Amino acid sequence: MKEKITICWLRRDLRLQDQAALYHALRSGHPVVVLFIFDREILDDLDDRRDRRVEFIHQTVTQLQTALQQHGSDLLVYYDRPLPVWKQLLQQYNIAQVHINHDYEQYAIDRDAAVRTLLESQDIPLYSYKDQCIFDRDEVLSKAGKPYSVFTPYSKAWKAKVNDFYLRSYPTEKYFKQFYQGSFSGVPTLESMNFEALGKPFPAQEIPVATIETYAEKRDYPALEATSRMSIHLRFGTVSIRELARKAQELSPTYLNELIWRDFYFQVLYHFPHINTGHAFRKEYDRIQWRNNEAEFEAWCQGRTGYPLVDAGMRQMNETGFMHNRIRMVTASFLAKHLLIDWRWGEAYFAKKLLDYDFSANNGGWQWAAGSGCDASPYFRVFNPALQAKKFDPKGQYVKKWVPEIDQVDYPDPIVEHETARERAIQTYRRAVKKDSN
DNA sequence: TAAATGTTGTC
DNA sequence: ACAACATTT
Repeated sequence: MKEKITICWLRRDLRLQDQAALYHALRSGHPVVVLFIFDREILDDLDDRRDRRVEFIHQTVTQLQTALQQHGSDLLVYYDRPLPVWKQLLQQYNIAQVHINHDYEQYAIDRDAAVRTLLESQDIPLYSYKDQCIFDRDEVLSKAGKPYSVFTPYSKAWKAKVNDFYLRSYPTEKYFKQFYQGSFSGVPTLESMNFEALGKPFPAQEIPVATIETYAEKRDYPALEATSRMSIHLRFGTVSIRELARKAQELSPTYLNELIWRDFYFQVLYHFPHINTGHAFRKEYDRIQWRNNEAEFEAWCQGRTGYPLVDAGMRQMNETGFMHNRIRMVTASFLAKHLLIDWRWGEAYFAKKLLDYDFSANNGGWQWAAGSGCDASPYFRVFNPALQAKKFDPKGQYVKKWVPEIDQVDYPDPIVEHETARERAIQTYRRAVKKDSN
C-alpha cells in the first residue's frame, strides 16, 4: 500500500505563508503534496496569448516550486482540466484528505462541487476554508439576520466585529517539515502552453507601508501613483488579506475601508446571485434603452473619446493592465452615461484587460458607476470628465503621460458634447427607472 | 467617491 | 462679486 498523503490544492491563494488550507493540510498528520493546475478550461478560452495574468501565475508558481524545493519537497503541477487531473491523482496516489480555500466565482463553485463529488465517491474528504476575505458570506449580517446591501451599515458592522482573532495569521511555517519529501515533473513552460511572456515587472509583493500611510491624502491623484498596487496580489493570493488588513487597521482607516468594500462585494454576490447571470442588482435598470453604438464603444476601448482623462485611463489599462481607481469610476461613468452603452460591455472589456480582474469587485464597481447596483450612485449622478481632470489631475500630468499627443492636432474631438450627453443620460435613465413608481 | 443651478449672506 | 449653503437632476 502506498503512503497516504494530504493534498493542498492551490488556486487563487498562491502563497505558503498565512494560508488557511495549507495550514490545515500541514496539520493533518500526513505528508502534504501541494498541487497547482494550469486550468485549460480557463486558459483555452483566452484569445490573447500574451495574457499577463497567465505570466504572473506562471512566475508565481515557479517561485512556489523553488520555495518548496528548499524544504525537500516540490510543487505538483498539471496543465489540463481539473476533473481529469483528479481522476488521475486518484489512480496514482493514496489520498487521505484534500484541502482547499473557498473560491466564490460561479465557475469555481461548479468546479469544486464536481471535484467534491468525485472525491467523496472514494470516501476522501474535501475540506474548504475561508481565506480570501476577512468575513465570509454570513458572518456580517444585520440585526435581523439579513445581508446588508448598503455599504455604510455593512462597514460599521464589519468594524464592530473585527478583532485580533479574525486578523491573525496562520503560522504555516511551524509545520513546513510536513511537506511531502520528493520531486515531481516540474512546471510547464509558458511556451509549451502556447503563451508568451512580456517580461515587464509586476507590482512588488511587499506591503507598501509608506504608501498606505499617505493613502487618504494622495489616493485621488492618479499622477502621484500613490495607491498600494496590492490588487493583483489579492486577486491571486500572493499577499494575505489578513496581513494587509492588519497593516490597514494600523496605518489608514481609509485604506481599510477599501478592503471592506472588497468583502462587501464578495457577500453581495453570494446573497444576490441574479448578479451572476448578467442582471442589474436593481432590476428596473435592465429597462434602460442603451444606445450601444459600436463605433463609440471602440473609441472608448482605444482611448480615443476626445476626453483626455477618459482616454488616459483606457490607455493606461490597455498598456499596463492597471487603471487608477478614480479613473475607473470616470471611464465607467462615461461609458454608461455619456455614451449610453450597456455597462456589461464595459465590464467585459475590463475583465479582459485588468490584471487584478475579479468578478465581484469588477461587477460591483461597474454597477456602482452605472447606477444599477446596491448602494449605487443615483442615476442622476454623472461625472464630468473635464471637472474630474481639473480637480484630480490639475497639472495634467496623468493625462500627458498616457495621452502624449494631447496638444497636437491629431488628438480627436470630443465624441459627445458633455452637457448634451449628460441631459440625454438623465432623461434615458429616468424613463427606465420611473416606470416602477407609476 | 457628482455636478449644475439656485438662494442667501457678506462685503 | 462671490463664497457658503440648499436644491435639483
